[in-house]
Amino acid sequence: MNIGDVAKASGLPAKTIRYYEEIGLIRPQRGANGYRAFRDTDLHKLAFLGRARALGFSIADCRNLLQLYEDDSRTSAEVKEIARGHLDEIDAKIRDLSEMRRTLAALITACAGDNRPDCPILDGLAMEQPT
Amino acid sequence: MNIGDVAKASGLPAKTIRYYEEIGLIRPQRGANGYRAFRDTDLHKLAFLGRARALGFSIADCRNLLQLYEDDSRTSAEVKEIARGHLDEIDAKIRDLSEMRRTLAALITACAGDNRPDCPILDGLAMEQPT
DNA sequence: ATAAGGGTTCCAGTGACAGGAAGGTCAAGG
DNA sequence: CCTTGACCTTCCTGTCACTGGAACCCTTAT
Repeated sequence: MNIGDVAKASGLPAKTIRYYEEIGLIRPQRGANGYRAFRDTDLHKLAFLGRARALGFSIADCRNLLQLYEDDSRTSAEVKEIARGHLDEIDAKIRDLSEMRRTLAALITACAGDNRPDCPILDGLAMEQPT
Repeated sequence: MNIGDVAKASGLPAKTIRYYEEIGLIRPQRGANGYRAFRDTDLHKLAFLGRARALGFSIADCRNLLQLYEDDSRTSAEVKEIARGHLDEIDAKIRDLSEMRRTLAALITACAGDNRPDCPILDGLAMEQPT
């Protein structure tokens, strides 16, 4: 399979697949013409990577997960630890964003949004709230 | 005020303040020794920027907000539009993260996390779920 | 022979800084 | 007067995970 086929099959852009090779996540063979020659295992790995990335795992996490995936002597505890660490990060991000959302929504609600210059949003950013 | 004082007062790292000058968000004067000489207005702007960034506004948004902040002929509608656009982005991020969280949490729950190699997390990433 | 549609490499840019090197400046203490 | 240490300066590189584009090669069909 050429890179275009693998891109279609995996849903990843060809650019991304080349990048994954560059950083050593996959090692496709090469044909006589210099083209990458992907085997099924490469395709599986790319699909795996695509799903892991879609769940927000970092490339470093993906590398570890892929290694565990290929290691028959892994323990599920190792995998679960990575996943839980990532879940914690996701939760932290959701918390941060929710707090931002709360503050921002309050400012937006307070703002008339008309053609006058008075704006509680700018006041809030400038900390010029009237007592 | 020197950059260190302003950094303490605004809560922004000196590196960030230099960066904000570099991209034209602030224009502090310079003393005879080459040091940046910050006035109160610079400090206010930096505090404004710090709060806008803490709400997740992009630098581009911050630039626009700062411009509106200094423009007496602004309308609150302009400000509100920027803020609502950003709120939409935050909501989209929260939705994405929540969906990731949902999927990931399900996988984690299904994983024993013991010393055996069987792992629903890896299976899920590899799409090898038993029917 | 040529044109379209693959593929290849390499370089630059993204956003918003952070780290660090090399060197100038300032105030206090010996 | 000199040194020490804490500042300040600029400049360069690195981050993360790609994306865009240039310049060029290969394959297949007409």
